[in-house]
Amino acid sequence: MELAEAKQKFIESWGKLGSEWGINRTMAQVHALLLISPAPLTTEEIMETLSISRGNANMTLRDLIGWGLIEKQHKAGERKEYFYADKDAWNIARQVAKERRKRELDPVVKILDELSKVEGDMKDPEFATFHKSVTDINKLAKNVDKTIETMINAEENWFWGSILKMFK
Amino acid sequence: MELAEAKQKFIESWGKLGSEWGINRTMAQVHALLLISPAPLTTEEIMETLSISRGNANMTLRDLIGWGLIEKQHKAGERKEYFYADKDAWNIARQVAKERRKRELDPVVKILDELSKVEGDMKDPEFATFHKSVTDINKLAKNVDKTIETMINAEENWFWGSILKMFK
DNA sequence: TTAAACTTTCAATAAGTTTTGAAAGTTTAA
DNA sequence: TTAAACTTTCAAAACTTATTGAAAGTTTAA
Repeated sequence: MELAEAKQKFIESWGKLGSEWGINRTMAQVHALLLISPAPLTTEEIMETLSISRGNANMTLRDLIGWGLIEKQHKAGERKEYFYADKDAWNIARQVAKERRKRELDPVVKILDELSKVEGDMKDPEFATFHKSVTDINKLAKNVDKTIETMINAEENWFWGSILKMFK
Repeated sequence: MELAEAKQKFIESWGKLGSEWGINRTMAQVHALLLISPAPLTTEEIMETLSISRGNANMTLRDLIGWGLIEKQHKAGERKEYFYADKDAWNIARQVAKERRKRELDPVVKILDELSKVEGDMKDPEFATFHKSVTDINKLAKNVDKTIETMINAEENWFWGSILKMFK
């Protein structure tokens, strides 16, 4: 396979994976493009390469900055802004885990905590089933939360080393 | 909070979380409803409770069966089909992990394997950066894959016990 | 058989999400 | 200042995905 074709395929696949996991396709594609670019790119270059509009490029780049996945860079003597992505896969994974926890997991845990406190008669099957499911899922969510916490603070080798040891 | 209100809130939150993670809202809501129902429900009851159409209910229930999250049940002497959800949070998590791995992670790993094989000149920064990102992400994806494998075959207490030990 | 009870399908439509592009805003250099 | 270079905004349009509901299909009991 040619490098050019391979790049194309990488961008496409990353976009598809993103959209299956609730991340907008264009955002994942822009991220993919920056991941495989040795040098920072301008808005113009990104628009061109991915055939997207200026508005879309601008919004997407802002979102990616909000997710902590890319950064603006300044080149001395130039007016244009350049964008650059951290290439370290572990950092990327941590960053995504961190943001999704904050944005999505934490709010749900908050609600599950509330719902766990709802009182009722354990002899009523309606209540008993509700209570079991809610508290059970709540425990699971808290374990996930702790695992993400560990991951965020961990070195890649140590983290996977510890987890993969479980195989033996 | 009233039980009725709490149920409502649980269904809503589950639907919202689902949609943020690429699972259609209605599907997550139907699943939530069945999770807190002590007895199996009919299509009719589900349509009624969630105010959705017959067609939608039917499709969603089939999908949930495809995900291995609910089952049809037969009641002796009745024509209607009843639907029942496994209430064990660990089973649910395993099942979802298993399906998403099969549907989404595996295809991406396959492409990453291919892309890792693309050859080029390491002195060309274009190639070097592409190659680093792809192989790096590929390794990460494989670790995730192995972790899911472990999870699928594991008992809940053993799995979390092993992971949470990492904290100490 | 028949017909009632129930399930499935799918084209049309609605709802939701993303994208565009032109206009407004901002910054910089002269 | 001014105007060119560049960035941001946002209403409208395009696109994608989910939902409806009526018709077709299937199963069962008599």
